[in-house]
Amino acid sequence: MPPFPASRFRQPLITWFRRHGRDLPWRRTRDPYAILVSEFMLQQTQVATVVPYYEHWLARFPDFASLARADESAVLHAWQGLGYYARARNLHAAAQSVAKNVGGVLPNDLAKIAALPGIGRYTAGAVATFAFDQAVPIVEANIARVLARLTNWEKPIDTAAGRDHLWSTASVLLPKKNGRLHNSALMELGALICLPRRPLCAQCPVQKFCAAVEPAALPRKRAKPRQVLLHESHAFALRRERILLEQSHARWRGMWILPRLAAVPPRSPLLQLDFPFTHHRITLSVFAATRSFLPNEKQRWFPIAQLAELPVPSPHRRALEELLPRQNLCSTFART
DNA sequence: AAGACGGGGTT
DNA sequence: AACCCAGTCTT
Repeated sequence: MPPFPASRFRQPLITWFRRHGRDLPWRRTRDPYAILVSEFMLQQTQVATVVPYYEHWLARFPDFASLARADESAVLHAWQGLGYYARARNLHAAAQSVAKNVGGVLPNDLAKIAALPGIGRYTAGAVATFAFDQAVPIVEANIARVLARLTNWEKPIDTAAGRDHLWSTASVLLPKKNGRLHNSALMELGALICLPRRPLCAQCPVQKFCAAVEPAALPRKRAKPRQVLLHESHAFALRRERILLEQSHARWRGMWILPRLAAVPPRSPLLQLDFPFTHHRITLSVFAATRSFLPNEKQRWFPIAQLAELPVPSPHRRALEELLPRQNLCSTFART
């Protein structure tokens, strides 16, 4: 096989990107902190979901120092609703690590960036390329799709062999300069043209380089585990305009949820709601607390008015929004 | 290598 | 209802 004509591939890609690339907030800055925030938020989360969180976050925590000195509760609150809350804890810890550095600046060295908590191969490369314009490869969902099709890779991409193939392909395509422009363009091609279900091949600037036989069938992934059904019971305890919540030490570590019940009470729930969770489907039942309910050390009574300031995961927030208005209170509880 | 980890949007 | 998403970390 002849070597792939990387430079002839890149030229029309770049031209296309200059004309059609989106004006995204994190493309208007080269501030390493802002880029890092955007990359944490964009892990497994779509652009449209991230934009308002990103804007609010930068207003609330404008730099590494302000984030480093914030309380974890404030950090989780600003992340509330985005999911994968370990990202928020890791970003917080990364900011505290950076703030200890001389000058409080992010290192521009790939290995040092990758050593920060919550930063893997992709995010380290993304920060290096988008903040510092380094020519390093990056592979995320968009680029993975583009490269699997470009090379007609018909084996699963979410295996060691698949990942090796994608990262080495990304390296082959990489120019020696202008890493940011190249990587942005490749990613944008996946986001706007090389779509998951119905790729717009007729509009693709690099179609003549593409080896895909049936692009819509790529990339392939390993089979997912079947969905598991779970039931969880929680208490709704309201006393004198205060509600009993407990701080999670498990799934939503650090966030406040309705108190967990060890057993299902022998009465009908006030509310049931279903929410998907990874490959689980969880039915959350909320029961009125009986008079014998005794708070433990993880639990606290909160004034209803204070709820809006607490980090509460979405399923529990939905339960509260449903139950509190039923109590004939002037609830000031609202998503902020 | 496999599983855990959210939430919302799209098909 | 299944699939998708600017992935990372722990077993």
